[in-house]
Amino acid sequence: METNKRLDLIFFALADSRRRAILEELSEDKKTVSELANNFSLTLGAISKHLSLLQEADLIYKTKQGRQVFCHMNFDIWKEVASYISMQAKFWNNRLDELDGFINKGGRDE
Amino acid sequence: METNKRLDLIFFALADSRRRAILEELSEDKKTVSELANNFSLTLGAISKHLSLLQEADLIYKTKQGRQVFCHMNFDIWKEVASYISMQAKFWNNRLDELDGFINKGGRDE
DNA sequence: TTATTAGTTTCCATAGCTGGAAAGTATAGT
DNA sequence: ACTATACTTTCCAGCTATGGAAACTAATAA
Repeated sequence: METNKRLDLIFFALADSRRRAILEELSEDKKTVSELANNFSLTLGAISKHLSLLQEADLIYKTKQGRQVFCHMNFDIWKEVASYISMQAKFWNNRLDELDGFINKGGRDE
Repeated sequence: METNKRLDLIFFALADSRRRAILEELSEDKKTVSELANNFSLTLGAISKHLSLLQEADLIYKTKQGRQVFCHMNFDIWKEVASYISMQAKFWNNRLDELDGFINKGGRDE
């Protein structure tokens, strides 16, 4: 898929705090659709749509075990987000070092 | 403003390729609203709304010179985006190094 | 086979985004 | 004072996002 379209999907998926919260749960461990529905007080239908959207954006992937569907974080996709940010960064003058340092110490502000 | 709400605004603003294109223009130099309207073949009204949205997200700021309004990239906001990404990254095992390397060489894939 | 469980998809109502047109505001020019 | 320029805001129409309810599919259990 075209990069611009992929970035549209990725950023749109990230533009919702509930979906970001889902990702944070998944970054710790895989979860079934039902588990996520319970944790976020949404119907199965509603959570299923959020998950499809996250999958469209390649931020997660699913595996099936019997009736259950496990959702997993797709860690590789963050490379694409990082790439976009560094592309923006290349226009900066001396701010790239600042950003690198910031990322390398884990995003903590001083 | 609350961090979650700010991230909503930032990612939503980034979820549109036209707005990302505006940001790329502004990362090179400040531009007036009219210049941007011409470059993107939008009416002044339409572009003005995109710019307000970008300003709400703190991705740009405006300065006035007479009748003209100059739009400037707000480079500092990318720290917040980088922070979110590194927060996600802290859950990864050995993928952080990979991401760091990727960012440090400018987002090029090999 | 029949019933239950786990998800997905469809339908519908509500709400929000987007863009053009047009009206409104503020600054500059004559 | 009057006109033109540079935007912003409002109004309206069309499209999309979201969520619940209900219908539908697939896999397990009895």
